[in-house]
Amino acid sequence: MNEEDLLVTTGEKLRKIFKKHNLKVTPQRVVIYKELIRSKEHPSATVIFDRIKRAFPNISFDTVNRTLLTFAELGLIKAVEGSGEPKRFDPNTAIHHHFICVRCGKIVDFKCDEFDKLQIPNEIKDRFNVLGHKVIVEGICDECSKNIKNKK
Amino acid sequence: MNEEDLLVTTGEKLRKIFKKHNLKVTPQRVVIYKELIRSKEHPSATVIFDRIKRAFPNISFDTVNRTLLTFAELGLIKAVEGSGEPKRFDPNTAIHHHFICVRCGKIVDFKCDEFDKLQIPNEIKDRFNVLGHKVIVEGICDECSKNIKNKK
DNA sequence: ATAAGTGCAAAACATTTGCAATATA
DNA sequence: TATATTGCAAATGTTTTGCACTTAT
Repeated sequence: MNEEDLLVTTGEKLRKIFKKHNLKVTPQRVVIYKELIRSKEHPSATVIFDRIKRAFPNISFDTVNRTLLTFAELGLIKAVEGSGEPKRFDPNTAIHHHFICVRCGKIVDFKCDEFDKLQIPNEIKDRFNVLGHKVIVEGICDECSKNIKNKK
Repeated sequence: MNEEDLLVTTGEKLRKIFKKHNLKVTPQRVVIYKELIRSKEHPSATVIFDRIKRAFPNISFDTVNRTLLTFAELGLIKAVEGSGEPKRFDPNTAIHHHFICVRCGKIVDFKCDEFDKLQIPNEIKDRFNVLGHKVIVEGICDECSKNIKNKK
């Protein structure tokens, strides 16, 4: 698929999803989405911005940042777990797992023997020096559910 | 266990670990560790700082921040996965899993049917509105391993 | 036309760094 | 006493906010 096709395809995909939410499809949004798909390393807004500003010198960092947040709200993309918040510390160094509330950021520890015993795929084990693993469960916590209901 | 006992116990634990690394046990470090253990929600340096500065008005934010980073380096505590770095975005919204290099932060996606099918424990499923899950594998990536070796 | 989106500049935070003063062992 | 640690102040970097201007529909 050449660049032109990718642009068209990307544009079409965005057009559908954006129409559903009454949002406009702007050149900036198309460029940002295209760049994010091309980048394989889960880049930050800064990284995306640096890459596209060569071809689009007028684009502002704010637009890139706000656009990515918009995409994430629509569910078009996801923020990498934990990233974007101040560094948080866990005194529990034994293996355990985390439930994270996507709304308020609350983290609840839980134990699960099944999860502790997971076999890491060879694809990863053979390529990297694996030190540990954990399961992250995402959802809405009890308090946030309550608040959402109360707001209605 | 009363406050006094906790203080003593905490002090002893720190003393052992710190002695191993030729680090000093200071009142600040004891207080910070004590507060982190008491806090169940994986607090940030700012949160810890706000809590202990009532009782220790002279303590500085830097000390709290640097101390927590020191603890993490010693393996006494852990930084919550992903926290502390700029928000990063993932265009892949389908279920998949992450290898994260603890040294350079590189994230590598991988698929694993076993992991996709994990059954979330009732303890969590019954209490929260679960939206998804993923497995985080931590380790040192190939490039970082190479660099460590080359530095010798 | 009009509502949504953009770019800019300033503000608000978080984090890091260098250094002189202080406290631990 | 010697060295590690602390507190402070300044620098850096990230994210957010308000607003006037521009653009997509």
